[in-house]
Amino acid sequence: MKSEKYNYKYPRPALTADCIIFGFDGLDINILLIQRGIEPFKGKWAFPGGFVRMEESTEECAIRELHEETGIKNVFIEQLYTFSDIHRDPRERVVTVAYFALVKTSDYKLIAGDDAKNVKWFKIKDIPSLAFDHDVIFRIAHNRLKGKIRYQPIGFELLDEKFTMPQLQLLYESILEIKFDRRNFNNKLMKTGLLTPLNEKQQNVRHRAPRLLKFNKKKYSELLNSGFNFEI
Amino acid sequence: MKSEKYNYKYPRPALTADCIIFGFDGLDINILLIQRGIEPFKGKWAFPGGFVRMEESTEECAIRELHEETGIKNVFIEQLYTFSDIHRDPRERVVTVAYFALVKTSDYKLIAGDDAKNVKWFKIKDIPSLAFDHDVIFRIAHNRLKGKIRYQPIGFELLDEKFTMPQLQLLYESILEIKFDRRNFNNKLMKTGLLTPLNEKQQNVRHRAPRLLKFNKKKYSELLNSGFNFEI
DNA sequence: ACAAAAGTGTTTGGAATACACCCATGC
DNA sequence: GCATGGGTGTATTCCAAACACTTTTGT
Repeated sequence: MKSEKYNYKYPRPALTADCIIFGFDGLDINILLIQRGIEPFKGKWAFPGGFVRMEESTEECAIRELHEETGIKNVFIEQLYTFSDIHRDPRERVVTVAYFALVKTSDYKLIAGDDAKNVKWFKIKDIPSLAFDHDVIFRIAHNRLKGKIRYQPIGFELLDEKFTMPQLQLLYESILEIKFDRRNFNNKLMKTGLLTPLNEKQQNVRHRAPRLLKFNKKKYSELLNSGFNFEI
Repeated sequence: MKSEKYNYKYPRPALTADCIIFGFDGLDINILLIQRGIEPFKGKWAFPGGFVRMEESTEECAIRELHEETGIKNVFIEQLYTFSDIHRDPRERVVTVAYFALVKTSDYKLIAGDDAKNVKWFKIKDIPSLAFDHDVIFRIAHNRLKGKIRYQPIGFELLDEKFTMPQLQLLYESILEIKFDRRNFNNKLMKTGLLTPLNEKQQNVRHRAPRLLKFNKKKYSELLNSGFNFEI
């Protein structure tokens, strides 16, 4: 019996899903890469991803492959773009649907899966040249992230439940690659009403301890309902 | 010899591309639909689209199918979203990459292709229930269009080379489904510098004739280069 | 005491909004 | 002359940006 047992009247491209996972470590934005253990591009770094099965959507595939290849689970991913250049995979015609997410690195322990020699967070400045067309995919994902964070308060999910204003500012500066005026940043964020100041201060800091804040989820859902206008 | 001559080790979803074409007719925004001539959903209205070939990208496929099924060519399309729900096509597993574009209806003559009984522009208010998951796709496309038009001066391409301020306002109001103050709309648009007033007036109007304008492409490319901030 | 980082408020300029009267044209 | 819709400017409000001094804490 032949091993190619799935037969179609017309040829079909293979379909994959890839995950571009941005991770904030409290200081920098990182990107999650796996080192390929098999050809093509064996030894090169790439985004986790793999072939879509018949019983799963591309989104489910992305989540499954992410888990299999890196150990990460429970991530909310969002569709980024579909890449379908004819020659993007040297083996054969492969179309990939790319997803992205933003997480905090400390929430996950990385475990390399079967097809991957290695899994690692890379600082954005230190990203090596990637397999396939993943350099292109990365640029597009990074731009999307920059756009998204200005209009949606996703930033808060990257910090601990209690966090400080300087931490939040660092996060935004790290993603957007710009600097904010500390006073204006504070004014604007406090004016949203989404941050509740606590009567606690950060511990174990070398100098004056900043106040802790928490994200006000109740206020956020109110804002969402009443036609929402968050913007940094 | 068997007709299913393309054999793969693992099963593959079929891959299609669909086109959501918005058309402005000077008064309303319309959407281009074809009436299906074959099962499934024979007789129902749907977006033009079809199966991706091995020698074309999904974008090229969308453009080709659009031409084959409606006669329309030379359209700049933009990727919208990829739909991969397992049951979105009753025949078998089909993943579709949706593209959208905004054109003026008067630029094109519609010609129904082989698989389509009929091609027609529908006013947004008059859209019938659609085949497959195309209702969902339409909602997503419409929201994307609303978002896009506020940040990119795509509106000008929908009018004649010479147009009037009231026409432009009508266009924006029609897409965004809101009303603008006539004076403020005028002030804001003129302040962009993208509109050059001509020494001509609209002809054959029942009342006071508005002045004609044209879009200043040179100014627009300057703006694009110098980090661009168009917003309505 | 000093070094490091946090906390805070005011002023200014520009953009968005609200708003009303006069003008041209066809009938 | 009247009905329809076009053309235009100003006052106000709000938001964004620029900007500096004082306070806390560890060493």
